Amino acid sequence: MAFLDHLNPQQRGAVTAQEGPILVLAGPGSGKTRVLTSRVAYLVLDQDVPPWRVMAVTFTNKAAREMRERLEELLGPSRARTLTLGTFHATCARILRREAEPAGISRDYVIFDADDQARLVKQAMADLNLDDKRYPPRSVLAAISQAKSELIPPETYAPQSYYGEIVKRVYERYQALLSANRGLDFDDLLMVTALMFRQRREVLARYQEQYQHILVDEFQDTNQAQYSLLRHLTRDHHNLFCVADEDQSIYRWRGADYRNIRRLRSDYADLETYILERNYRSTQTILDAARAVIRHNRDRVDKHLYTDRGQGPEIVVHEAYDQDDEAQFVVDTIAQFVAREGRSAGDFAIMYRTNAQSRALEEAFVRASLPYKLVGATRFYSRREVKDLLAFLRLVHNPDDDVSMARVVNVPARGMGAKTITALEDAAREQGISVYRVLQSIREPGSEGPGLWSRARTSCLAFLDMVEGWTVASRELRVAELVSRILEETGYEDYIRHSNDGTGGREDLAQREQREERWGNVLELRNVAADYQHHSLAEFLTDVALVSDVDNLSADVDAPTLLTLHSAKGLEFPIVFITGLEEGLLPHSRSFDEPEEMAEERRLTYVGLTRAKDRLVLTYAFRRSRFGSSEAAVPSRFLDDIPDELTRGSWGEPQMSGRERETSWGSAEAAGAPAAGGELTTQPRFRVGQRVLHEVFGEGMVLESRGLGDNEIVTVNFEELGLKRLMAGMSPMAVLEG
DNA sequence: TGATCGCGCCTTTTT
DNA sequence: GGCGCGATCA
Repeated sequence: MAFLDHLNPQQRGAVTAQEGPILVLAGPGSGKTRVLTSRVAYLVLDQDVPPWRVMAVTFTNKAAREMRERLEELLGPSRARTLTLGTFHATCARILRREAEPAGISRDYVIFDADDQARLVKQAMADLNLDDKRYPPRSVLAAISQAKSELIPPETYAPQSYYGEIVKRVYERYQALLSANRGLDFDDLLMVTALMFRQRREVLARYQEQYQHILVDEFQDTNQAQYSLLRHLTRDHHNLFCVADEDQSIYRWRGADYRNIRRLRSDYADLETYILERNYRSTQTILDAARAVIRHNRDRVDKHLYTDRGQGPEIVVHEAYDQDDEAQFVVDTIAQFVAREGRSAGDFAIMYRTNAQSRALEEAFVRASLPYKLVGATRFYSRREVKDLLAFLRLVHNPDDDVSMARVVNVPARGMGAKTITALEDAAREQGISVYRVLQSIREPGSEGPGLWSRARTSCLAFLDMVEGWTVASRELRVAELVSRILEETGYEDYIRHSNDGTGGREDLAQREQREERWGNVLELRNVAADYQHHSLAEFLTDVALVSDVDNLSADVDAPTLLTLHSAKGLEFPIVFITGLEEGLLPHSRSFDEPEEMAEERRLTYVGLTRAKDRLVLTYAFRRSRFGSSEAAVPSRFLDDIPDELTRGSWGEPQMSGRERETSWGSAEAAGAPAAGGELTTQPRFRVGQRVLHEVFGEGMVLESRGLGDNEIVTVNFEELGLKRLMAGMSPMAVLEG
């Protein structure tokens, strides 16, 4: 068992533990994933457990993929392939595809994402004549989602208040709509599976029999439905292996319940617990800072994380003037690390609390003409053009999907206006059938349809013919070919790239770029589809609905990664920036009056801090604009928790605070003080008044230059694009004259 | 019918 | 500062 040699005694103890329920409480960077992977290998190689009898549940698809790759090395590809390995959602989706009948759902179900859910809740509320001003659909949906994650179907939902009554009514209607659309939302995947196990013993028995060992990563973030699934499946053999860190529980808002750890202790009397405190990732400084932040939380086991990586450099804490200055600081600092320490650009991660914060950072990277990787924010699968295309595919797969129908019936515009669509939907509701079936009924001779103008009727029939054509074709074509055909027949390319033709006005550059980007997304989706040569449309749609943005994080591109603290979970980077450490942002203002939510903000910060291997840079702004207007910010309370001896101010000495800078704004910059002491003695490359040519931005004039060498920052007024600040050393820009 | 403009709301976090 | 929704016009 060569792989055991690479484990420390604590890890090995957990990996080779006897059968029965096992809980591994492990701190960050303690090799959790490795322990989990090794356990699987141990079961298969040493205990002769057939791999198809093992189910391993990870938190993201990315984690699953990496684990499978590692296991392919350890077990060989053919054996690794037979493992059941994936997220809870993906695993349930697969089970439900097989067990549609006992689960009481359609085999052709489609997964409804957050966007579809929102539409459906709105529709349910409209059907019930409920005022969406008084009852925000978002919060009603949150209540429904909460109920589902607690395995409470609408029938048994017991309202505790008037608002609860409303929720119950919407929940019932919403669920009826889902079912009519043959749709399952994310929560349904878990709830329906768990309820099926509860009600259909013979089905459960088959799965209990098949899965003799179940392993779960990030157990602290499981919800009740997921716990119930585990409980059902391991009821007889108790071979449950959970890896958890209660300090990293950051999904309470979506129903995760870290008390599941305690539940485990009471439900499995024979539970054995292993604790991993040795950290392989971070320097002692980083661990000390992280502990200083997390120790304020009550009700936790205080782990003493230790490392032999040494003390490491101090944590840099930097106050910026505003979010743009903060972003510029981040970019400049990365450039310095790259220049001075020979770091590669992919070593950096920049984290923030809310997706909205990525904008200023992206702009700073673009200004400096530096590449970056972005997780989330403009999530690929929620782009309009991508959703449109998926809606066409969903319609082919499941014509009764009225949500997709409504989305694309008139995209690109084909003469079916709001009036026609409403008429179709009304007819569908009256007859209790889907819009697609109404369209079919129109075609029958003698049927004039629901009072449609003949022109609209022609459009409807043309659309129906088109979709039916695809449906027939889909039996022969691969998914990517089907996509091509859909694009062709709908004229989608023209719609995305040139639909503005008639207006004649000159498009600005940004609009052009956006169009091309949109078209690029369409092509990208077709590329993804091309990987599904040997898979069905159903599998494609399921996978696509369940991928997260982190899953697609590419290791090939050598560029800094921008991501939320939530999506940073499970990842590590040599150098981590956490930005926006301000009261109201981190901790977020929504957590101020709820101690448990404040504790979660603290854990979130802890997760961020412990992603760093070598260095941490923490930044906050003196002013930050929220909703457009700029307001003074207060440094985060979490910064106060980090002992001073672990930190230092930023590069330049003396450090100028935002307050000082506000009074001297402009004058200090014009002096062009080098950002750091002991700089190389180069001349500035650019002088005020020079005309320059930039490869991307075109011609312009230098308005300002400060800093030297790699730190030289120039402000250029470009003829086409206006003012830009650039890192001179890293910009493809040449002097024309002056 | 469809495109355009303006208003109001908003922001946690994601499988 | 942006996005969706509703009112308004070609």
